[in-house]
Amino acid sequence: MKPRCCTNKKNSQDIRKTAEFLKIITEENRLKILCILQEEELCVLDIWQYLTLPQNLTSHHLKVLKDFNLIASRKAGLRVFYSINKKVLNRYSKLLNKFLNLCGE
Amino acid sequence: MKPRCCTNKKNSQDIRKTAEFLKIITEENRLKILCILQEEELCVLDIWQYLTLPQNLTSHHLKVLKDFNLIASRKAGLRVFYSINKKVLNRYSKLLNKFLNLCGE
DNA sequence: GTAAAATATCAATATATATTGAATCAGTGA
DNA sequence: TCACTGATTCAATATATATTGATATTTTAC
Repeated sequence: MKPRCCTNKKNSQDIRKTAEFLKIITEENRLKILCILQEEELCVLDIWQYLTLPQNLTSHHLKVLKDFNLIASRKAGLRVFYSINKKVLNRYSKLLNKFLNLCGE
Repeated sequence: MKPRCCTNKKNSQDIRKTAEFLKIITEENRLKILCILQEEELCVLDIWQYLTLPQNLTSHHLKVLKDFNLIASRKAGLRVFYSINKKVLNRYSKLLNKFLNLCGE
């Protein structure tokens, strides 16, 4: 009587996906980026200045987030504005809660 | 007009805590462990067999989870039984949702 | 007391990931 | 065209983390 998450194929796929998602948001700076983007759309310049991170490092973290589809970008002249991809974020967020909140209260 | 999570001290402490929590549960095997422990209390033997992990690696992951207080252990003869620490898990889970679910919808 | 079973620990290694610095690219305005 | 600004890319390095193998610890049964 192996537990469901070890036997059920869909369940273990979901766990893998969730773990991938977690890997993306675990990094503190990326978590912060998600957090400040929830208030408003921002360009890279704003972001690295708010977080006091090097500009290229910020760009790198943004790329990681974008590759995972958690944020979207829009070019406006010299600037690139980033915004949260709410649908995707919520989807993963729900998936995660499925595993964490099983424990009822 | 820096965003709140960059200026508000409590907020940025919470982000740090959340990131630490995420580091613990990001690892796929640990996430699985949390998952199977939600169904029932289990001993190390069960766990490593279910997950087909080496025994010592399982022990190590359990220690990481326990050091973070996400699980508790109870000795019974040769065996050590592990169980979820629901209160702590829920606390962090809520903290995380505070950052992920800000995005309404 | 000795052997076996379940678990934990430790040092060594492998692997992944973040960070840095330099170089590059793409728009903008003189 | 040229210089400037904002952003990205790339290679090199640093750092953290998972994994492995060997060893130790604890409890039980003989």
